[in-house]
Amino acid sequence: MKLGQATIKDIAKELNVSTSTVSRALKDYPGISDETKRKVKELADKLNYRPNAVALSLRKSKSFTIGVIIPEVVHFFFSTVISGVEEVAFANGYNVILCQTNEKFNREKSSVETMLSNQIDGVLVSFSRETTNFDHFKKMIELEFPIVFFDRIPDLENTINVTVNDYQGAYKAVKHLIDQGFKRIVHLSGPDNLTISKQRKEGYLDALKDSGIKVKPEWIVECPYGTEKESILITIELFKNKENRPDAIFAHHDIVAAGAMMALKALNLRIPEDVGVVGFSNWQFSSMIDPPLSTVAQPGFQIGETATKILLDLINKKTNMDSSPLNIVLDTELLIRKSSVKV
Amino acid sequence: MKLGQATIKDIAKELNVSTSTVSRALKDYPGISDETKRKVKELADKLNYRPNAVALSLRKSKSFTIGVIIPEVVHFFFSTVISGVEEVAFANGYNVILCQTNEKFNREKSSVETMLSNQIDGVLVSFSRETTNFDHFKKMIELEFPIVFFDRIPDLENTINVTVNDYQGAYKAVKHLIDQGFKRIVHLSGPDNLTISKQRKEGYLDALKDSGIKVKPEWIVECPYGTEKESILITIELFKNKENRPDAIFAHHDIVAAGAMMALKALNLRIPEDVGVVGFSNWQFSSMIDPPLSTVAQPGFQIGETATKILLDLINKKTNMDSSPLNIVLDTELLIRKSSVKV
DNA sequence: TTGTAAGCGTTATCAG
DNA sequence: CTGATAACGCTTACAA
Repeated sequence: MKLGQATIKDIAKELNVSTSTVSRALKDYPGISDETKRKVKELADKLNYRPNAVALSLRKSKSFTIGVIIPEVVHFFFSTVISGVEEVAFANGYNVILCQTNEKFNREKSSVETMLSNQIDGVLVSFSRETTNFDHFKKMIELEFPIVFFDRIPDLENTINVTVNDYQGAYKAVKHLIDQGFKRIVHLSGPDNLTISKQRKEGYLDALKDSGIKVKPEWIVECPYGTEKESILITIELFKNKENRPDAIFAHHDIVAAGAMMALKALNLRIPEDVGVVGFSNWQFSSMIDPPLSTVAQPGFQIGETATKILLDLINKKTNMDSSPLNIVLDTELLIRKSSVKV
Repeated sequence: MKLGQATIKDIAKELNVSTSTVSRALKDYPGISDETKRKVKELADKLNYRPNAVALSLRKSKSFTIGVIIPEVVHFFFSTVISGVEEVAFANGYNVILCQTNEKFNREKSSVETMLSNQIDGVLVSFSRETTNFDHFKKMIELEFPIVFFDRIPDLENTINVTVNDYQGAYKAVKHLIDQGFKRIVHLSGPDNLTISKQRKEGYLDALKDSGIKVKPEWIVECPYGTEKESILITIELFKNKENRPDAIFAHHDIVAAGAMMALKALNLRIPEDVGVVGFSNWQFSSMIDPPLSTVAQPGFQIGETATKILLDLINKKTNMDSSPLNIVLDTELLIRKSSVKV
């Protein structure tokens, strides 16, 4: 209206036919004379007719829109995921509506409400760091609302999850450090309530155990915020004592690793000669820092693609939610760069 | 329905009142008995009633949704902008629908169509690298559809734009290099059809001119793709000849700068002793590389915020499109780090 | 204080 | 081959 947007009614009036005829003509329904079809389509073209998606949604109880709830867009990993989501959604004629929670529980809850209100067809979720109560998601699941979790997955029954093999990634990373001759490997870990953090820690622990290395409790330090600054402070603290210093760091993601590297440089420790470093996630910058950072690459784009494909299948009933509590686990890849290779 | 979602009708039937009464009760309209209000609200609560946003959109011809069209989510700058957009939109009860064009013109055109079909209330656009024809946007503007361009702005009449002062940023950066004693400053420039690229180039040229430095044509090299690899190759080529080598690089963004730094290191040139480097955009990694990269910071988040505020004003008729062809230009900030400071 | 009915744009159903 | 009508969920004159 505001747009002078032509509707099916306008076309009908102009051509002296009924709206149903127009509707059918536009969709090439059988049983409409070619003549009428032609006229309708011509006029539609001329008037720049565009079907009103909102009316369609209402009519069909289907919006061709999926929602994505993530902690933060600016995290490289998440933006990669979104990119994958967008691709698949777009290819299938779906729109993507975005809500970032900024790692806030309340924001997450209200995002869920918004999404439901907006009649979206399904939702992809990676929940916030603060989230320990999953009732808002449970409600959706009970309503059989299509939902797929990725990366950060909840401790709930009957969910469909797409993750990477964090355990395996961490294991490979630490094993690699051990193979390089590092022995006192510390772990800068993530927030404890996230499965991914736990998995990475497990991988770290098992790799050490399998190599007969006994872990000291002080080797595991949580970096809940995952910022560069936090990591610098923690690293400096870790290396304060000159005796029995750690000789390698496995960080739960690259920003933390980069922070650690900055701290090490400030302490005049050489990487990797004195201290080896491996990160997680293969952030954009990781190959560009000095020395280039070894890291565990997560296929973010692929996570987005996969999760979206599954969600669309769910929406279109090709998959059934309860019939198949699904757990897709994608492989990680250890990218060995200079920061962890003894010469 | 599928969700067992309760509607106003359900409530009405259950309480033996009309739907209008329910509607009014829920919105605290005057002239509804407290008793009824209470009952309605109670039941609504119990049934987990949630207004159907789609029906509302249809009724009011307003969707409380804005669209964002950008080249790529994974670019740090754009994800920062989105973050700002999301904040303001969320705070005002608006949803954000996202389309990335992947720098493809066709994709951009179809995104515009989708958005219009979906009755979004307004749109924020940063167009693709490929876009030289602006008819699809022109159409929107002629229809008085609320649209705000940011960062990459078109050559059209009567548009509202939010940009950063690219010219000024570039000028400051190059002036700084000159002040540090660099004299043969090359510019790795962006794609020529983008205003931002032109502006940055102008800033570069003027800074040199104002300092009485004559620019050699071979000092300006276009890096249209802006990838690290492209930049490495170009830099190596630029420094091939040992005589009269450049002594500083001003790159049109940080990835390009980082690529150049990698090339310089490979050539055993020291940064900043032999070659000074300044980038653009202040990517996340820029402070973490070695040496930390001087760069021109663009307030991405603020761009997103500002553009969205203006868009919402437009939508709500607080601002008028043609009455005020607006050009908001935000300031950049030169962040001086080690890569450009002679000791 | 409450109800009736029309309408937002579209399509499915039934009837001609 | 085409038309009338109802319905999706909600709001809002207008009536009562």
